[in-house]
Amino acid sequence: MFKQLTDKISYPAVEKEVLKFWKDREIFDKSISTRVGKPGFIFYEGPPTANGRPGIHHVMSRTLKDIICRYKTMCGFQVHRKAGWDTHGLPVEIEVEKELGFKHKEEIVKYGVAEFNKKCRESVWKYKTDWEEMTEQMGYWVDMTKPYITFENNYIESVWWALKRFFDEGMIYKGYKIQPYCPRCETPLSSHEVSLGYDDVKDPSVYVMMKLKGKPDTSFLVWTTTPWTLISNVALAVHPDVNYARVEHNGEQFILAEARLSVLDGDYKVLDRVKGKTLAGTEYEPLFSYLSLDKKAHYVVEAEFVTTDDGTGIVHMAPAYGEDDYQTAKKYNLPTLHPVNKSGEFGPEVIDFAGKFVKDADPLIIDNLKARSLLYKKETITHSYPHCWRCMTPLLYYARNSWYIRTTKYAAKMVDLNKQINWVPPEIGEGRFGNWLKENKDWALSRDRFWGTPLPIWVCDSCSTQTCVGSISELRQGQNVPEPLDLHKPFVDLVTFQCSCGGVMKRTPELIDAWFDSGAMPFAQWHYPFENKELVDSGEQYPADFICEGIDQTRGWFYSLHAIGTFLFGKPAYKSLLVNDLVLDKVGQKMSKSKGNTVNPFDTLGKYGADTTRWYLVTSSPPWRPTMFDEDGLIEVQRKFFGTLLNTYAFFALYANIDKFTFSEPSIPLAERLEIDRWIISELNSLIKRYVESMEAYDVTKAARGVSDFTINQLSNWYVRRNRRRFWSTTRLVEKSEMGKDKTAVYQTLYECLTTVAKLMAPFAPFLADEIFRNLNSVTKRDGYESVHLAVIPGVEEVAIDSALESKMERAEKIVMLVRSMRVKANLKVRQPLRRIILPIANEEDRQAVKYMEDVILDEINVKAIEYVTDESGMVSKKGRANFKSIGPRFGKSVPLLANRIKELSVAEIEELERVGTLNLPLDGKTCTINREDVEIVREDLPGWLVESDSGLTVALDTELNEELIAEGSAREFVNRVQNMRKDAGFGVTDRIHIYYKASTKLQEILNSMATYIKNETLAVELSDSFQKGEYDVKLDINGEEVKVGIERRKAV
RNA sequence: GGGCCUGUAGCUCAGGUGGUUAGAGCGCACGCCUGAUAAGCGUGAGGUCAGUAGUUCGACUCUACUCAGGCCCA
Repeated sequence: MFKQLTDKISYPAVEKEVLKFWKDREIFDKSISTRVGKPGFIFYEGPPTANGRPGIHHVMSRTLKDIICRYKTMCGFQVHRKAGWDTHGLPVEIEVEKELGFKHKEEIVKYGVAEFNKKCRESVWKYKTDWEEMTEQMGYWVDMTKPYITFENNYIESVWWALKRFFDEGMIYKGYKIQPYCPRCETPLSSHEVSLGYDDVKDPSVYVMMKLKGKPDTSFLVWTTTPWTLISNVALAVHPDVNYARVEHNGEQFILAEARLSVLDGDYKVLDRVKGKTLAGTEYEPLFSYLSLDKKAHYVVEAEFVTTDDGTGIVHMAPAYGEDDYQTAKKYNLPTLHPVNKSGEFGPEVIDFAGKFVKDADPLIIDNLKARSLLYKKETITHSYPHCWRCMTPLLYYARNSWYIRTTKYAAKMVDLNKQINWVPPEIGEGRFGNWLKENKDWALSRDRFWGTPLPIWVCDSCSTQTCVGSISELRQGQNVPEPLDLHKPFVDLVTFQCSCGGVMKRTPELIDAWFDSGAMPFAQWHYPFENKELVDSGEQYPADFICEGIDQTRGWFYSLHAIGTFLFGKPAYKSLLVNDLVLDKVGQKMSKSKGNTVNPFDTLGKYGADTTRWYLVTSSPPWRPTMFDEDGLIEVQRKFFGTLLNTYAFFALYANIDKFTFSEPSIPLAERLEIDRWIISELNSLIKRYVESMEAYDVTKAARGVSDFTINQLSNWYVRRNRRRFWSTTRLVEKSEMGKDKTAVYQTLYECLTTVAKLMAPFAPFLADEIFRNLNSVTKRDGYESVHLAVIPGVEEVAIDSALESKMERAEKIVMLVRSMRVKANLKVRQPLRRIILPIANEEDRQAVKYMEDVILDEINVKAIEYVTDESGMVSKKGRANFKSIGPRFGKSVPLLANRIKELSVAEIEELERVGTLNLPLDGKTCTINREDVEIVREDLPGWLVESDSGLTVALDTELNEELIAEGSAREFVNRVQNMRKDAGFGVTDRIHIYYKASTKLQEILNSMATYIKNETLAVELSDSFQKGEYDVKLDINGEEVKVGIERRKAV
């Protein structure tokens, strides 16, 4: 028996059962172990941080990963999926700081680094359970029993190995550079971290006056959005080739770029113009003099980066706080003034603002300038500004010492190798990632924090020699190695080495960027090269065939994998990359806790089930476009696709059980099945073909939409509906007969469609797919797999694809549609049979194509016959329509004229064209010859008939009724009512009945004449024209006549 | 300011290589069906394909610019 399933099932409940089945039978393990020896498909799991709650966007990317991995498994690949956890870095530290109520970094030192890190190590797992539950519940198959964990000694050791490779080749250096810096966390950030925290802020936009030395009535007009940097100003930069104007304005003189004169408020008079280069060297009076200078400063320098897009074309230089400034200062040997401490506060030497956080000092500085009449004007601008991605403090750009990886040295290779990567979609790889690689900057590697992979570099305190430790065994050669070994701070810091110079080597205190940790996972997850060396070296686990994460990882994980992989292995770390964009709320707004529009994945999974959620996320828009998350969409998915599929399955199961169909007989050859069977099998194979194409291109959306379309439209709405009768027929007419061949064929056909759909949907909706597959397969045992996830995606049977048949069916459906449209207009319901439709089809081939589908058409629209009229009948009026594709290239500019002429062709002219094949038309003084293919001949008028046409197809409907047709209509009406009664009375579908009725003489005559038909349709053993109440009775209205009907069950004969 | 993406019916989305009647689902209106049924189906009304200019015989499709939105970066 096939298990009955309907769309009234609770999806989450079914999923729970399936989950239990997977667990009990270890299906996930088997999906890997049954592929031993098969080619591998390498997948890398990007490690999430378990100290944040999982959100709906995680369901999104995990769904995509799962879809591809399951799909590849079902293509026969062995797909290992090792889970991972990203456990280091600021997110963890901040969480612990919050817990401990710390505001400053010193508090951590006071508290004790060992104790702090211990807390970090625990805090890492704060939401581990949530993650595991979410992962399991959503059906994401990933091996969480043996995950890689970035804080484990083995993992760190592999990272150290990698760092040493960089170090040994001179790729790691300590430099003094401008870096984005978080004054709260007191640590520099890498550029990819900076990219995570852009936010719109209001900043002052001030124009200040810098008076020329010795000319107090003349000022350079300078613009800045960071007044606090003015304290450290040492120079002004102008573009050498830009024109600068000296103007008279408000009784004073100003110098600024000519192109920026619009910033002046009110009238001004240009006194003269000079090129920027002639201004170079001009000295000016500093705005502030808190800081002492060790080099010459406060004069105009030339710089190419100056633009006249905004500001005044004169840029103020504070070398400690900007990359351009810093480079310029180097070139001109300018002093660097850096009076700001680690917390972003001014030092005591800046007397008036000492102890102030620089951003808070901005208004005070502005007031100060204003009081001294050095402020020209002050505005406020809104612009996006980087913030610390974890604590949201605005970042400052600081000059400071830190460690770098010299990625610029092999950036060209990264750009090159990037071209080998299949980015989905490609534009992110070329544009966003490609452009970023081209402008690659050295990777700011070090962090001045506590919880992370320590930078394994030891420096001699007397001769400054550096050495890099690349393994635990190397570390053990040092002194004071702590036991048990913990490679974290503060323990590693105790280890020292003897320098050859006799000095003591101590570890440099910094940690490394946690992105390096995750970027090292391709090999660190295997503790390479200390273990599993061959796994990576042989290519068995490197590079990845596929990775998939959110677009925010472009400069995060995607980059760190690529940068590390390119250097260490000279190959890209991944071959294909599927990017997913954000999940927004239903009105398209970004989800955020503050807006309260976040979606809790557990709510969604619990309410609608994982399959619905997954299917919805994947089909509503392509992953690489933002997805608007709307609950209504989930309901629709459930109702439309899953509901229809389950109904189709339920329909199959109901009748298959009645008929004891178990697919035990041999499969009937396609050639021996009806054309409608061949048609659906053809469509099915076309579906598989498109599906595989889409999946191979990682276009999961197209693949899933295709499965849904097929199921709803082709399979349920057409094939099942058109063939329902074949499922009932023998059941009711031939009691104990064997199933006829035709009936077997229809079961087999539907069965094939259902199992195939189950397989195709399995990667997307793994629960329901398995439920349906196993329900089907447990009876038939046709597939030797205990779960759909161990099965294989069926290959395309090219021979089964008959595109001519597909288009014939399409045409038939179109004709049906036209007739339905006319029936509505003429107010003739489908139950009323009609005599005929008329098709004006001149072409014999086209006519044959329709004839082939005649049965389907006639039955569907309840019409007795199709008549074909030819042109000779005189009923058809023909018109010409230009075929632009054909006349376009040949007639060029004359096309519109010619097209008009073709529209006006007379019937005689068209017939000549058809007969001769060409036609000469005088046009614009010349004669042009047109061919048969230049004109599309349409027959869309049948004068005197009810006609409807669409895309060249025309149908006329004969709406005239006669006695016979009316009688049949009434009989059908009667049957319909009796069927309703059976249902209302609660009779079973196979119960035999006795019908008693009382009607007018006229209707009685009709019913008598149609008795056989009525009895067949209603499973009536008898039809008596004398009324009895029976088990159930009712008064009916049949086409305006009153009838009393009673029905009663009879034992089956 | 730069890069990339998006703009098609009230809403969500489809629309190889340019060809003249731009599609679907939802919603809406009307109707049908009732042996898949607290389901299902049909018909219909909705679009100057963001705007402007250009290339072309012909542009939703190509080019440029503008506007709006998103993401990323300065």
